[in-house]
Amino acid sequence: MVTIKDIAKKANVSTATVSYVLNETGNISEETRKRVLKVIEELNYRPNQIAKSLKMQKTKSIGVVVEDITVFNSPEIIDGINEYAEKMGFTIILTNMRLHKRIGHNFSNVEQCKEIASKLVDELLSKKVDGIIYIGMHTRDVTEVIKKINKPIVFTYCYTTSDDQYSINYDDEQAAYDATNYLIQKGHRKIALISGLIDSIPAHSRYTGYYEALKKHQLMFNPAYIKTGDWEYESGYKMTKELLELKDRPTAILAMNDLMAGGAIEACKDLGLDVPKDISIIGFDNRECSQYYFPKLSTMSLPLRKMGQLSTEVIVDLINNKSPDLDKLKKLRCELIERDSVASIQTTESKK
Amino acid sequence: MVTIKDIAKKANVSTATVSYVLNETGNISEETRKRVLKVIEELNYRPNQIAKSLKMQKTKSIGVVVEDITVFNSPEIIDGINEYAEKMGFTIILTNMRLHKRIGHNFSNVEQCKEIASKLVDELLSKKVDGIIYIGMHTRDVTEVIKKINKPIVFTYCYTTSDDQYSINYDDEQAAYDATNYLIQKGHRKIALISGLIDSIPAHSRYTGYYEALKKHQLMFNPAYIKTGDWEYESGYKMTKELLELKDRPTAILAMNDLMAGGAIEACKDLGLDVPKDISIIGFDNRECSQYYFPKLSTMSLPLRKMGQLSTEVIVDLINNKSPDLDKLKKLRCELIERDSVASIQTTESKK
DNA sequence: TTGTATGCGTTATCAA
DNA sequence: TTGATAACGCATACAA
Repeated sequence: MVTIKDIAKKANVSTATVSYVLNETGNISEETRKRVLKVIEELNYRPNQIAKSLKMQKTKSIGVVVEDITVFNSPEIIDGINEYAEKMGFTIILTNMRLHKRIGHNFSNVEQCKEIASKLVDELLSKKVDGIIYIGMHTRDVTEVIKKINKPIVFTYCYTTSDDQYSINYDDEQAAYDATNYLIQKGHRKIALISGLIDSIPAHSRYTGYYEALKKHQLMFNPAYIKTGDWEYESGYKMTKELLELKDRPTAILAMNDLMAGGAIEACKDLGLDVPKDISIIGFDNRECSQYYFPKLSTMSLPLRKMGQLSTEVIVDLINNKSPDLDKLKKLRCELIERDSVASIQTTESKK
Repeated sequence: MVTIKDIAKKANVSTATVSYVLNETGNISEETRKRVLKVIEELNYRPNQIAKSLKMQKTKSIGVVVEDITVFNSPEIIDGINEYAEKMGFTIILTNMRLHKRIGHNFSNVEQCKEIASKLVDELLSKKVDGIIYIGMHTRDVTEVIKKINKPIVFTYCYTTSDDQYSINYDDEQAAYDATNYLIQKGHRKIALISGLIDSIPAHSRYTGYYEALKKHQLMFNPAYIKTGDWEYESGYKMTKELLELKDRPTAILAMNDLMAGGAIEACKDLGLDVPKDISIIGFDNRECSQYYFPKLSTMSLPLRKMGQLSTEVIVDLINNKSPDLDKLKKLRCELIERDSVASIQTTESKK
């Protein structure tokens, strides 16, 4: 390996001088600067970041612990992290808890999560990362999962209850409100909701958003229009079948995720209904599959990349000992993706 | 930070001794060992891997450069890498070229790819990773993209033409053969093929597999049954429409990816055909969306996780200076996922 | 403007 | 069985 010493010797200067020109610290005459640079070029020298890290007591690296990289939201968040980290000259050390394979959706097993997380975090700390970003696979409180460390840490797609810890998330309630509102603008008055499991935070927030939109427009809240699924395709199918058995059928369905929305579409088709002419359906998450449904699903898209970017901005701020702008910490807004599964109610009405 | 020195002082031993008990090298009396361990526990000491790396001249870290982490195949490969790397005590430094966002599918722009890759690889080398795994976003020859380095490197989901470099890939031809064969076993004799862009390696291999299966069973090769799409959903739709206009319609379609298969299903439905009763469709890739089509798509699943694992096994072998088993380097086999889009031809025949 | 020397936290050689 | 110490590659205080 060619080191600073080799450069020094060949350029007839001291290692200090080489270091000075490398980092542009110190006053070096243009002449020797040129000479050193030339040797560096000739020997194709690359600084050893390990040695530098040891000396400087910082690694310019960020540990990313992701609960499961194969879950749909993770790659896009990581992509956002990479984008900003690269810009700032930070490197990513990725550790993957592989929670989905290890414990499925059984988050109640906090102890096991904690054990896995703890081991990975310790490793990261041993590698002297400057900070850690923790990416949940599911929006929820992870306070119990990850112990306090004395390095900057930010959470995304999850949060903690400690008020000295930062987390970056999007606004589920607002998104559900927007989706419902969109349906209302399209003339719908009878809007059903297919919820995810009620013990989940997003399900709760999305429910609230739906409810608030109804209230805002003084629409009747019909409990018969609320169905609870389990986030899976099949449950969307089943719940929609039930919805369509009602004597007073809804004209639109808001499904709390794209999978259940897919099931809803299928159920409608099964019953000979045309989506969106006879019934409108809107989903949530903008998962890849949503654009391949027929009709293409209108849905709320999650600001995943942005979450990754912001998490990184915040962690870099923290690493540099400045407190992050407050507006970086605000819940991010979801974006409505208009595709083909929602129509104005007029279409239906005028046909009658 | 608590260091080995602090331990030494508090335990009344030298730093050497501490190091000995830490690494279980040297002969240390049980008594002092206990004492040192106790102090380590008390002070909650964690070795500084940076210092260790500098001293040992190895970091126990693997650089992973992925062309695009948001492309469907990447996360699963990375998951496989993580799995094996964790087992072996290696850490992953992830760098993401974000090629899709930067240059789209324009791989002809080799220069730009090369520039990005070169920069990232240099960074990894500066961080003194022990080896590098390169994950392509598309099976192709990347010899030109990534310059030679004097550290172990293995390629997956792509390859190079240098015979001193290793790559881990799956067998496209075999997979297409298996898929076609499956259709034949189901009694189909008129099997159409919707190909991806013909300039791509996988398209070529899959074509060969299809052709070989036909030949093996002495089935007639009908050029009218071959259509070329562009991997996208729409093209599958369009090509299937063309196929269905033929006077002698195929009874089964093999699409070279799940997206085009989705388009194929939609086209069939549009024309009032029932899948699979009237026509069978099989896809390729086992992308997430394939299980949400209606009917659920039968498809060939790519051994992505296995590719990640094997790449890591090979890189670790290389790092340890042993040449990897040859059977680790064999092309991996894809697995047939039987779902609901393929039926026996008898069904159709008997109904007539 | 440049050089000498020290130390970052380890491991391991050699001596005791 | 243990300890003193050099070295890994670099940055920098201080001296020249």
